[in-house]
Amino acid sequence: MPELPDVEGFRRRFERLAKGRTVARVDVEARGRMLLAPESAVRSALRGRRLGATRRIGKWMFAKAGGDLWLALHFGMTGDVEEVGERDPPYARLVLRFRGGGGVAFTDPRRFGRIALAASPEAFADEHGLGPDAMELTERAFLRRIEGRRVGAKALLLDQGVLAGVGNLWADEALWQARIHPATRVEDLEDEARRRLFRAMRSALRRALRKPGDYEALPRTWLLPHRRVGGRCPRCGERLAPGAVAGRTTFWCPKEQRR
DNA sequence: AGGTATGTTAATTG
DNA sequence: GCAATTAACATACC
Repeated sequence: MPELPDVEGFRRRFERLAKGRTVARVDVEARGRMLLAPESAVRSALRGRRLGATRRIGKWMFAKAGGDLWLALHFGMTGDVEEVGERDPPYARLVLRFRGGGGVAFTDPRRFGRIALAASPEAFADEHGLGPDAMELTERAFLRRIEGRRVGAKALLLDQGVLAGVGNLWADEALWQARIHPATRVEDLEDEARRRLFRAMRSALRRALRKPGDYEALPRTWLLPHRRVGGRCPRCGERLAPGAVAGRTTFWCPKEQRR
């Protein structure tokens, strides 16, 4: 489930469990693609360090590990942050145990997640071509960044280099709230529609951040609670159209979101 | 058993 | 160079 609000929830949990704690033991249960830094580097960046501030840019979470190094985590499709008790949680890929007891784990059954090290969150975002976080970006900056693009509106929202944090579900929600067909090309959107899209995205994410990751808590008047085959548009009752846009499963209201 | 999945990236094609 | 599409990654779940 990890999109911006979910990752923000992971960050808060990580911070609650780990901030101010000193790492006594590091277990790395990840190899290959999951590790963007050598295992030995991850180990030495964390072992013996007191964990500090946490940050989030888009779908990446960062935790300062002292020694001017930050741990960076991406949660792929199935990543999570879990508290560690006696034994490692299932699918643990990185386990940190603290001096004095307790610990925190990065779990990820499907192994699409990533474990990395960074000099700073900003430097990491630069190196990896991450655009500004969707909750930090201003409307003006959004308009400037999408100017001249010809991609479809959904592909635009999913492009982490344009803005970081929006994934498949929240892209659908934002487009539905803004009444924009997901395949509409940006160049065909009036300035007013572009602003509408930005505001819909921002307000939807802001509301989601009240209870990160809790999709049950979303208003029933929104798209996401109805986003399934056979679901109906909560505004007009029309059956939602399922399809593939930008290579991803997409739902929209065929009556209200026209090209 | 087969289809699907909230993410990213490389390869391919237009 | 840009944009769209598809496959691949690795695994769980229905």
